[in-house]
Amino acid sequence: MRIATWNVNSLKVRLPHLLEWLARDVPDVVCLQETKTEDKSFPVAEIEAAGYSVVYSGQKTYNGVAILSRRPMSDVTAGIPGYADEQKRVLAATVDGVRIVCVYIPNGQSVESDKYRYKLDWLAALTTWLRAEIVAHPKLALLGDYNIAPADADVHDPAAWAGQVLCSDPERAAFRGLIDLGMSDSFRLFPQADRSFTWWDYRMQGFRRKLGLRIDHILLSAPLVATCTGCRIEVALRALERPSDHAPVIADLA
DNA sequence: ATGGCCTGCAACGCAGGA
Repeated sequence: MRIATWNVNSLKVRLPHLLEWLARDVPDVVCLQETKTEDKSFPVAEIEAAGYSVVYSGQKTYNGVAILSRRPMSDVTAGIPGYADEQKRVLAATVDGVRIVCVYIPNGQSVESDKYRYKLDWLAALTTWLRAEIVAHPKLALLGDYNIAPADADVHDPAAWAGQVLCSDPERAAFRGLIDLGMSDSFRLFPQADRSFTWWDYRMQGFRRKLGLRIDHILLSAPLVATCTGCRIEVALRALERPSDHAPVIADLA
């Protein structure tokens, strides 16, 4: 089973890239973030024509998540149970006995911002929920845009980013809190090139200059780690004309 | 040179992203 995550930064704009990539890489499950699409406008027909079932939870202008699957999905849930949030950031579904959890973790804006406090509160609620979810579904994969660079190796300029949003100690502690539920960062299960990133700033020719961060992740519970044969970043999609600022992350499970 | 770009919405600039 090939599972993937991609922040598309507007599904409407990125739909041609998405369809081309689905045809080429044929992932079995794809989690999308920042669809920025209301449910009534979701491009269901185009995605089904590509051979995928799809579920989605969106809103106007901001946020929005979706899960595409070549196999049937069951037990679809949106949001974090018991955590009131107007922002559409979480969607979960079960595919062939694997619990797929798609997340768009808040950005936080800056460590002084109210949005940063929201991010940390949100992460605490997510962790509490997943602690129970992983008991109910031992084969669990947490895929998405985490908006956290877990270590300095995931940052193009660690000194410049030290203590800044996406790299601050409380955010990294929250990431470790997810790991401590019994999950592993699939990307780090395998040897990887230095300066492996999943996001590059649109400004300053960030992609060409490799000014990036690794903030999109696939965490796997232990039973899935045992079956994971690889994890890579599909950098080619960031090099296209009019790209998303994020590249997909793809993990293969036996 | 501490900002540069992209998106959606709306409206002739803004918020938000990271």
